Amino acid sequence: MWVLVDKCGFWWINVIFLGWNGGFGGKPGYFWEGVIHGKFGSIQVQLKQSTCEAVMILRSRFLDARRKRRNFSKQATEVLNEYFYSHLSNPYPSEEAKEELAKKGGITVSQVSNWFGNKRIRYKKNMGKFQEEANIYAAKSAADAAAASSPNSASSGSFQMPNPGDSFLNLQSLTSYQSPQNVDSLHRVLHPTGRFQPLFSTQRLDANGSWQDAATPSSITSPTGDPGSDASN
DNA sequence: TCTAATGATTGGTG
DNA sequence: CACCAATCATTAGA
Repeated sequence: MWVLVDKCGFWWINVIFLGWNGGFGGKPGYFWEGVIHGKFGSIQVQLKQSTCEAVMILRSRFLDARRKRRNFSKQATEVLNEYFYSHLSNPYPSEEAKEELAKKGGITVSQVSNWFGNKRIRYKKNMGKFQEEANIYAAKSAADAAAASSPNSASSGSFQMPNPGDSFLNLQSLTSYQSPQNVDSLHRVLHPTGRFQPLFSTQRLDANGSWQDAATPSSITSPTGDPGSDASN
């Protein structure tokens, strides 16, 4: 008798054909062993292989989480977006920040990482599409900050780019720029790190290269235009 | 039912 | 190992 464990985790136990002495007149079973082995050996192997294959397929199917994707809760996306847009110049949450976000949103840390990975890519790829969202969350966090500190500081109400020379393209696609409150959001474009985050132009963070634009200026000149055409699917 | 949005996975890079 | 880019598979909205 032998036992082996294959890659499916199955225990293939073979006790059937070995050392069977009973039955036919008390003769040793060697003869029948040979016959049966010869007849069914290959079938046995085939069966085993196909079964194993099926198991592997099923396993991969059920273990593939993409097949049971759930959208995050409102709360989760809210929290994540808030962080993302209030750290637009450097949207790379630390491990602790990730844990914090995960806790607040009721998701796992790796889900937070996934989300930020996706968000960075997709934001960079098509900033125009996210302007409205950006304004909303930037305004929100700006309002929060204002409420937290001094209510009547800042917020002149005038629309001015922090560094006009730097922003070589600022959106004719102002479609989403509707309300005065949103002006507050513009105050956030100057990040404490001193790195310029043009809310309405392409990324120009050169310095250390990780969060800089991929989109060429021409690609976002048209409000509805979708240069890359998303290309997925 | 088609399509856009979106969370997760994969493969490649440094 | 974290990140990016592409892609997959599902969900939600038209």
